[in-house]
Amino acid sequence: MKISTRFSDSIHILAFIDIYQGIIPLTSNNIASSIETSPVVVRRLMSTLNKAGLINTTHGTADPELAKATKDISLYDVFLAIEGDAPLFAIDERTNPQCIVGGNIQETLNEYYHQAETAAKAKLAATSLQDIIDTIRVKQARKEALQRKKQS
Amino acid sequence: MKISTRFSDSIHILAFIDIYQGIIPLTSNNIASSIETSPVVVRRLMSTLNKAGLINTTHGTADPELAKATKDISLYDVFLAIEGDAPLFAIDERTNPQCIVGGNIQETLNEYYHQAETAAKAKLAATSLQDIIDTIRVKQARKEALQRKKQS
DNA sequence: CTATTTGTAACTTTAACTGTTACAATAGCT
DNA sequence: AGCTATTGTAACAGTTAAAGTTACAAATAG
Repeated sequence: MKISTRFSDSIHILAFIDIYQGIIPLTSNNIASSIETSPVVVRRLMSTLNKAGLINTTHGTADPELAKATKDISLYDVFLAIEGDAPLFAIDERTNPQCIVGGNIQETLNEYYHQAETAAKAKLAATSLQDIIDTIRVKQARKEALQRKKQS
Repeated sequence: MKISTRFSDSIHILAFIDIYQGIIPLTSNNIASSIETSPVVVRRLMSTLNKAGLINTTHGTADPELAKATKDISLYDVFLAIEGDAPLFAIDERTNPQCIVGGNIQETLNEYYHQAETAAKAKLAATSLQDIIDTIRVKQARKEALQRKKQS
């Protein structure tokens, strides 16, 4: 059950690259301090995103770039890159094949779980990195407006 | 971390109760041998299902009963009983609030993840224990038919 | 050619789930 | 009443996957 924070952290990295490119150097160190994790963890994830064709990195130099436009990268693309075909619901692979239930429940649950997973993945596929960035910017603008109010 | 099969095992228990009631004694031991786990694990799950009002158990005696008709128990009812509001996608709770991305990504992902989770949960809600049992029985009948063929 | 950075391997730590042991509490039977 | 089987739970041990750490080779840029 439960998808690891790698998925969330990967979206974080992609949004960070888009928002901070040209503003600060996009080193694994700088990205790591935004996620509050270690640079190695960031490099691991970026390496995976690179191999999946979502970003372009260069060995030895900072400043990775998004390989596609933000509107053309969906959350499902990121999910696939990081988690592959990992299921959202875990099937117990060790049930008694002699039993009517134990012998058929795995295949059965697999069918229904697959339907639920597909529904969730469709939503992820319908959400782009641009949507995420837009939402982040709206929330940030709201925060800043509120803070200006307090100060006056 | 380690993925949980409690949800699947709980559906297994419910299906087992319905299919084997009156045929074999529904002890935690018998159920455990179908799931290939220990009786204590089964009792733990059954205790939770009991408290959630999905089954009725009696301390000291075997043969728990489903508290509702199989068509009136949905997979989402079971999920809620076992997992509560546990999210399917983990948000990294520790990101840098000073950063535009780190300070807004949690809320942002929460919104989009919630959409995906709701879509998945809707599918679970649309699937009843009766659907699961029907599918198990069809698969079992198919297996038995195939075996008869081999023998002749 | 030096400083910086990525990429990766190997290892440790941490968190959560699964399994085990133990035992009190309850029910049903004789 | 006493015996047996069973549930319900607590406490603990074992297992597994993720996250973090250390170390270092390989690549780039000045």
